[in-house]
Amino acid sequence: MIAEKKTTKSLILEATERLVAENGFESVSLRDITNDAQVNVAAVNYHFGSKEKLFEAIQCRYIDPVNEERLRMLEELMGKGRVATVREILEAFMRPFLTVVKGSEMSEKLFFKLMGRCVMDPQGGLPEDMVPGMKRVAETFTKALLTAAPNLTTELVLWRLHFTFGVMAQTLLHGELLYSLTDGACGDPDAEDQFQEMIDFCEAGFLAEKGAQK
Amino acid sequence: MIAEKKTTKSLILEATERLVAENGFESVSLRDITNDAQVNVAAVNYHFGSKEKLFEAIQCRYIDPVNEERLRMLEELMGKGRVATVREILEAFMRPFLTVVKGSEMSEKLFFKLMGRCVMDPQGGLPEDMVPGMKRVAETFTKALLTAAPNLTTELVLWRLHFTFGVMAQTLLHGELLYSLTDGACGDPDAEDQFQEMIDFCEAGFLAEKGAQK
DNA sequence: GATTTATTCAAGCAAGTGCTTTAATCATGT
DNA sequence: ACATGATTAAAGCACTTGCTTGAATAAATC
Repeated sequence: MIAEKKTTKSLILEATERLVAENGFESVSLRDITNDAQVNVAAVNYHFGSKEKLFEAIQCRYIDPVNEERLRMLEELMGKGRVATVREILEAFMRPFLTVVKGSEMSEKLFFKLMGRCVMDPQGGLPEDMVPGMKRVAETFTKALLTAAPNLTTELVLWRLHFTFGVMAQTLLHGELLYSLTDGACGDPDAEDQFQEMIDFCEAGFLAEKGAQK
Repeated sequence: MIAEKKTTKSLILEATERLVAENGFESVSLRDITNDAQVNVAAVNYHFGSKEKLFEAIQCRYIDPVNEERLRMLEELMGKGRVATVREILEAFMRPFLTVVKGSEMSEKLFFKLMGRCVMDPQGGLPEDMVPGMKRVAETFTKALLTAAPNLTTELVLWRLHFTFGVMAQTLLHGELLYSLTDGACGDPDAEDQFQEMIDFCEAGFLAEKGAQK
């Protein structure tokens, strides 16, 4: 469970998460944060060293647990004495966002936006110490997907994992944009619904024939 | 054909496109632009009114032609005396990026990144006068897809169009990230290859059964 | 050629940026 | 009660931000 006492440090973290989720990394200033957190400006540099390191802390705080849960779920799948299906593997890739948000104190909407920012806002690439974890996830899932769908090439799996990532990022970041752009015609599904829609879509995408047109 | 003489105004536009494609809207300053364009700072406000309006001009400059080409291709499809396939409709949705880049003076890589920024960087929403065009595209394509795949509900089409958008944005923006993250294992496909992969993936996604697991 | 009109330029303004400094305050153990 | 280290606070520093000003220049019109 990620939950602290209301120390200065945690106040800063929470305010930053809120502001970054709503406005993106680039447009949030130290003053924005410290005003929102009711805290002195110097506190950020005291506790985190710099604005950039604060942002790195924000990015790792939930992405790391998500990646761990991904690997855990996949490992569990692999130890079942049968070959895992593409669908199960994709579920292991995506569901951790739902799992981790439950352990956080944020609302789903805010949490998903924050994750979307972490995943999409380039702002000079991932924090250095997140790269190995991400690579590990990419490699492990690629390997698993290759055994689940042996008719696919490595290249194809990589591309389709890439696309899956796009579907996920779009949904995390703009889950509510669709609602507004269509004047509510898409309904107001909860996170689990959205999740199932994503799985349906990506599973089919993964299993597509090349140049399909069926 | 979008191509100007090297007037101050066009120099600003080109420099902005380059810098925004590489760094995103939020992190590009007026000085960055005017230094890069070898032009006086005041020129931006003289020719565009403000930084924000310059950015709006950047966004409309190619997105508008893309949307027009989308509608044109779709219309052409509909006038063929038979029902268009999902694949053809998706092609009409995505190919215009390839068409329009040919008419621009930018490299594919830069152009796609710029389009990705326009499509992904929220930064306070789309320019006001782009919203009707975007809505029109969304509505028209939704309707077309509904007739092409009558077993789908409106809600489902909206969601899957949303996912398709994510696939496209991800590929536009991070087409080369995949390459670096996998140490080149995904090959170095050209734009047309990427395009076909996207179509395969999204077509299958659109035609997926609910709760598939085949 | 003279007179507008459009454009470019150097300089600067007020506000905001990340970060540091120095002093005050708090908590802790002795 | 005192000393020690951790934390907070106010002020300010050097720099960048978007934008404006007023004069100089180029282009167009008469």
